[in-house]
Amino acid sequence: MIRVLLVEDDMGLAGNIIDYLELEDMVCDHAANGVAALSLIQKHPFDVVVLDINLPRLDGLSVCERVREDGNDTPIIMLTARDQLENKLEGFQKGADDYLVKPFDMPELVARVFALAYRRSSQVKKLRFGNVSLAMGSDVVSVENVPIKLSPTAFTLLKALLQQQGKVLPRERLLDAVWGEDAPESNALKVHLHNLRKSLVQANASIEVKAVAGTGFCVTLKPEQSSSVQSTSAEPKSTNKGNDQW
Amino acid sequence: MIRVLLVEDDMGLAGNIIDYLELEDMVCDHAANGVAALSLIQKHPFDVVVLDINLPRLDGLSVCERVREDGNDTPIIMLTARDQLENKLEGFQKGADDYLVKPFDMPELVARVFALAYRRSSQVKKLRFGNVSLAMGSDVVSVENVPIKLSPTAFTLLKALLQQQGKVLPRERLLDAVWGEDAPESNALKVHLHNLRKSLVQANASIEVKAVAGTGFCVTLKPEQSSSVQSTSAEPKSTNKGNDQW
DNA sequence: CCCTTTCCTTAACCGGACCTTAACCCTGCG
DNA sequence: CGCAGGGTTAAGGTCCGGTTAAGGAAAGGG
Repeated sequence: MIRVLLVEDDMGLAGNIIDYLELEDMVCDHAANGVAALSLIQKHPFDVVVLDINLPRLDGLSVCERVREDGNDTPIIMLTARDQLENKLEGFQKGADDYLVKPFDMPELVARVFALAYRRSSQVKKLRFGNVSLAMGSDVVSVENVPIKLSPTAFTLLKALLQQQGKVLPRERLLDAVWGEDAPESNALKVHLHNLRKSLVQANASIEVKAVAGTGFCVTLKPEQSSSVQSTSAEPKSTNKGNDQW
Repeated sequence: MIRVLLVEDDMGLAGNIIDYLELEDMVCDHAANGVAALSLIQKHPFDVVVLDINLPRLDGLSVCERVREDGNDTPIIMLTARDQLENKLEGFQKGADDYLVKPFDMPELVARVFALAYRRSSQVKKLRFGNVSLAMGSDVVSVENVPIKLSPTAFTLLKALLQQQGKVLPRERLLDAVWGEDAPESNALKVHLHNLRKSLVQANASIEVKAVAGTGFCVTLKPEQSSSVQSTSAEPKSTNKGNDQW
């Protein structure tokens, strides 16, 4: 599911665009001025921002600039009636990812939103990271080209993580990827992550799933691969905590 | 440095584009047909591929499709004379990231290539001071390009200080940066600053955090770096105060 | 139709990272 | 000397992620 923020003060056009995007199963938020937009972008993670340039209170270019200064690299599509070259260049220079001139065809906007949101994940048929590869069509995960078995949930998690290409995926988005709107209230996510990790270790994958402070998770290459054979349970590591047994 | 592959069979236009891109310090490779392009893309990592659709031997759409099937997510800009909507949509559907209609302005092509290449390399904004750099997007602090670990609060402090570029940051603003409206009433700030300093020293950073009279704090370059090895606690400095032990 | 397997959920627990707090130390200054 | 501002240290507590095991639902095979 793609989350879009539309920033457009022409309410009629805005409604139009939103209707159209929601037909494509995108979730749309809307801001009618630059200040509101900035605050929304800073607070919530969007997949794409569709940003008009002519805005009350703070123009689109400035919004874009400020967002980039914050180190936020959310994809931004500029939307404007000006099609002069220098306008476009200015837009790109402020950190825009795309620039669409009004009037435009709705399907083109949709296509460009998709391209930015899913860039390199929607069309890509295979995800790779380290010695792990995930075939999108067949839902098969392989390590060194040897297929391994994952539970459906573990697979979904891995897919979502791999699509981020090593970037951090907020916890909330992970929940969303697996359960959609209504996530279980328990620590199910932790358990599934644990299972996924266990599977990856057993398969000798060269990647691991790392937790990032209070934000989310990401996949990384394992720092070291001591080439010793790991017989999966041979070492008396202190994995066991506080249990007297064992 | 950005590496671009240009796939274009019109040699005149190709030369033109290459000249233009190289003016921008990009390194250009060139292929004149689809098969050659595919093989190059599979062999070398490019930052961006500029791909004409009308090509001998294998058309651009097919090239794009095959690239994506391989799990290769190199950004691709489609280049074509057809500006019909359905052509564009087809391009995006095959996995293109952008679509530019001929004739186009060279600066716009350059801008779009930059946009795609930068996003890819996550070349987001960075703060630097001495040998310390702070990547705004990923919240990673590095010393000599080696990432170091900071607690969230220490990170926030460092970020706020670095944003001042060596100028003094009033104590009150620092409090605000970390806790917002309601700061703790204790000396928490002092403790966090202390931890930050400790981390910086351990990481061999060339900067330090200085206190300024009754006003605030700032970062400065360390005056001297006696190149002796610091084993973190080797020198019998009078760090210890008034304690009988030791 | 029942049994087995697989998988998901839930809860309890551990441990570490982190934040807060408070006490103490130093130096400089009136 | 006392006070103020900054620096240092250690203790306590909370929060969060990781681990484990048990119970139940769904799927599949006999």
